[in-house]
Amino acid sequence: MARSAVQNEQMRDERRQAILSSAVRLFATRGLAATKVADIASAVGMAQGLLYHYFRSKEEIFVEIVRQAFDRMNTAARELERLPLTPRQKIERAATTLLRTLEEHEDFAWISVLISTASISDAVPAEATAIIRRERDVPYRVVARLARAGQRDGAFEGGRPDDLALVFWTTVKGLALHRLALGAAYKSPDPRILTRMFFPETRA
Amino acid sequence: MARSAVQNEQMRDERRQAILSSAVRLFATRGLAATKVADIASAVGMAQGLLYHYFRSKEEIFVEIVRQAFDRMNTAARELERLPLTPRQKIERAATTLLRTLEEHEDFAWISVLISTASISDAVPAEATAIIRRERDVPYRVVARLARAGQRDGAFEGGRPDDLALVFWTTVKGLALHRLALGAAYKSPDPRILTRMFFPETRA
DNA sequence: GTCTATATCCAGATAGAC
DNA sequence: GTCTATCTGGATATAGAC
Repeated sequence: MARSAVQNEQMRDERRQAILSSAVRLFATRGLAATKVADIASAVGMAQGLLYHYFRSKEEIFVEIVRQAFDRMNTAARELERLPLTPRQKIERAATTLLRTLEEHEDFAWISVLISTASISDAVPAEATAIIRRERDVPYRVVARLARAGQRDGAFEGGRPDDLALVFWTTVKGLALHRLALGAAYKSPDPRILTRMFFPETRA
Repeated sequence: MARSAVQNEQMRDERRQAILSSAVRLFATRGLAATKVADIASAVGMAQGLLYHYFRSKEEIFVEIVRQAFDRMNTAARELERLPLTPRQKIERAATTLLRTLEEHEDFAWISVLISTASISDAVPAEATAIIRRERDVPYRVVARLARAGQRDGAFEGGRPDDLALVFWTTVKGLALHRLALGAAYKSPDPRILTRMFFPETRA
């Protein structure tokens, strides 16, 4: 029956997402190699062997996490760019949203750290490395374009747009690391500390 | 003979340092679990079994790296604090030195990333975790004290000293990640982008 | 779909010759 | 001190019953 086939497909997808969601925090806190398939299975509440009905291997899970993370991040970055706001407003919104998300959703920090470490690891599936190389520049370029546009408008201070984008994103990544080190005790700093890089006249 | 005993001790130390030095970059790029003892041994040019004459286990190597890293970093931070400079000069020197070291010495980035990831990992030797918990706040507190002193002098802008210290160090950590992702192509941004968080009037 | 049991492989650590 | 050979444990992935 077509009906139950569709339902089955949906249930399968949900189960796969549950596995991915459990795997993210394990991969982020232990790394790919130190995370046992048995750990993931037990975190999601299934037998170790069953996991192989949903994914072909531990590495496939890892690749799928990386793929989805870039899908979401880069979509969000492109949508921000298209909003009817001034460059300055877009930068401020990005900083505010990112720091709030970081504080409220630990998942965001896990994924950020997972990608950060995967970016420099050579013990990661080749397909993950390929996705990272292909996608990682998108958010940097968006912020750099905003910085350039803001400087043309005279709204921003100097500094090379690429430098500003670099420091902007590396600070976010660094805060994600810190957020995981501190756990629930973490509080994001005032976003103006970040935007002040772009607008030195900003008062705190 | 006492003479050759001393020499032997020294040679042993040098050999141990060579092992640590090779292990750092492997641990940083692959993580503890994915780094094989055979990899370390071959990087330093010795047989796998011989490595156990210098260290009792792979984990002991890891702990020793963490211990030495904090020794150096925290010593440097405390020495900076004691220099006969104004708070502002100390912040500027720290930013300049860190960004230059990051660019010139890849080792510094390796160690930074190793510590960052170890800080949030629960797949790391308990002794390493203990050292990290005990030592990690030192550099943050030094910068926070400098920020507080600068604000008293009226040299710095507002912002909570703890926030400033947090963003300062997380940016450095974030840049270390970036430096490894980019390899030799990496160029540190202008240090004024960093110090501008403390002194908003700084022009680029 | 789900489980238990197991084949297979691989890496850490040790033993023992030189 | 240095090597080669090996023991041993543990983790991935598969097989096969339910």
